Amino acid sequence: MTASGAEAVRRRDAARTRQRLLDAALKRFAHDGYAATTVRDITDDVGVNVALVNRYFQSKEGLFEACLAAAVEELRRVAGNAPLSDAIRHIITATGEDRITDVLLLLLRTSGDENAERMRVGLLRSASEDLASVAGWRPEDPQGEALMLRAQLVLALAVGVATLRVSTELRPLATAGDEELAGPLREVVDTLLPRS
Amino acid sequence: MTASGAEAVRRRDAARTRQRLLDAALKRFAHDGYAATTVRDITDDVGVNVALVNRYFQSKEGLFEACLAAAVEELRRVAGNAPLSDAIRHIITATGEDRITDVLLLLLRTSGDENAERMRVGLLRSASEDLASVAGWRPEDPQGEALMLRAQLVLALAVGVATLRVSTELRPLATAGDEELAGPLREVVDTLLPRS
DNA sequence: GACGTAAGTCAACGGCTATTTACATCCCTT
DNA sequence: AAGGGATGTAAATAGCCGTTGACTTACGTC
Repeated sequence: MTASGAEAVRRRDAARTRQRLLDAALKRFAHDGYAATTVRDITDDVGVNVALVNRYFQSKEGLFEACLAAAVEELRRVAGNAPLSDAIRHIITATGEDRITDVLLLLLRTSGDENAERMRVGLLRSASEDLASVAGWRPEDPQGEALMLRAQLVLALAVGVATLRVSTELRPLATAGDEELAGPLREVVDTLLPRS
Repeated sequence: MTASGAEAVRRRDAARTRQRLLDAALKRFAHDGYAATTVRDITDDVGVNVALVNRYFQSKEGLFEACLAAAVEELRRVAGNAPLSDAIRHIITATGEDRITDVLLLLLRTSGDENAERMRVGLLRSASEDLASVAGWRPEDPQGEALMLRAQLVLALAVGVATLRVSTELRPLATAGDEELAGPLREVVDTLLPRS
């Protein structure tokens, strides 16, 4: 019992290393894509042996799916707690270092696996429905399709901004701070989803 | 001299097969990314032997760079001939089948090679400058940075739309026609770049 | 404090990849 | 029409990838 302060840092903690693998994988997959990421990249980031990926996640594919599942949870948590109009701005103006950016980028990465693909598109759909509901969209509305299209354009903008900020050094976009981005982005969001 | 109509179709034509490799590679790289694309995928698409990639382009990296060079030329040609305000709409509302979409997606794909990376960012910069100049941007304008940021947001939207349309089946965005997209997109472009 | 199990490592494997080398075939020139 | 360079093929190689099974080591339990 080495408990001094809060949590004793065990040198062997399955749940903790599993989580660290998940975090490292999410970042790698989001930044570099599935195929370009090797399991050794991920385990080297964490500092553990390669075999642990297969122990905890069965396969590289399984690890990818686990990342998507974590992304679902995280995005739902962010969109649920904050006022939605704030959530939009938060999602859109997140800096390149932000976790939300990684989650967004993960939505664009494909592994070829069917199951993962279904999760991925489901997550995108859920995100765009959350956005559309800000502007008054309701599932049964027969005229809701145009509104949904506009919500998905907002999502497309967020996705595009995240992509360009992370995968290029295109200035001023890549280095702009929230205060510079917020103005134009709000104009666009207001244009597409008026009553947010 | 088998010249009957236009061009005699020789069974061995280096320039032609080189071009076919380039076309197939551009599509593959744009859709699947660099790492996920194997040179065998590309040569199988064309129906030739794998070794030809190395013969005509030295390496897989060389082929990727050649694709970027082709994209530079093509984007410049499109942006140059048409009125620029039309070019914007054309770029943005291009369907998933369109070549411009592939070119746009290629701008987001990285191979890890430094040289290719420089070409890629240069192409993005050039594209955003073309867009910004529509709204009156001039290279020396000290206040031009805000305008450039807005132009790059338009580019980000185009990039996001292209990505979502190609790599997901998110409806209605993925299946929307030009006539449905044109309206909202024009609103956004007018908001970001007023005088186009 | 020994013991058993959980946690992590090590080393090896089969398969796939890009690349190269040597060889076959076509097509133009003279 | 015959040679020769250009065009394409076939096969082999070296390296990296994901995955696996046998092992070592730490840790909670009796």
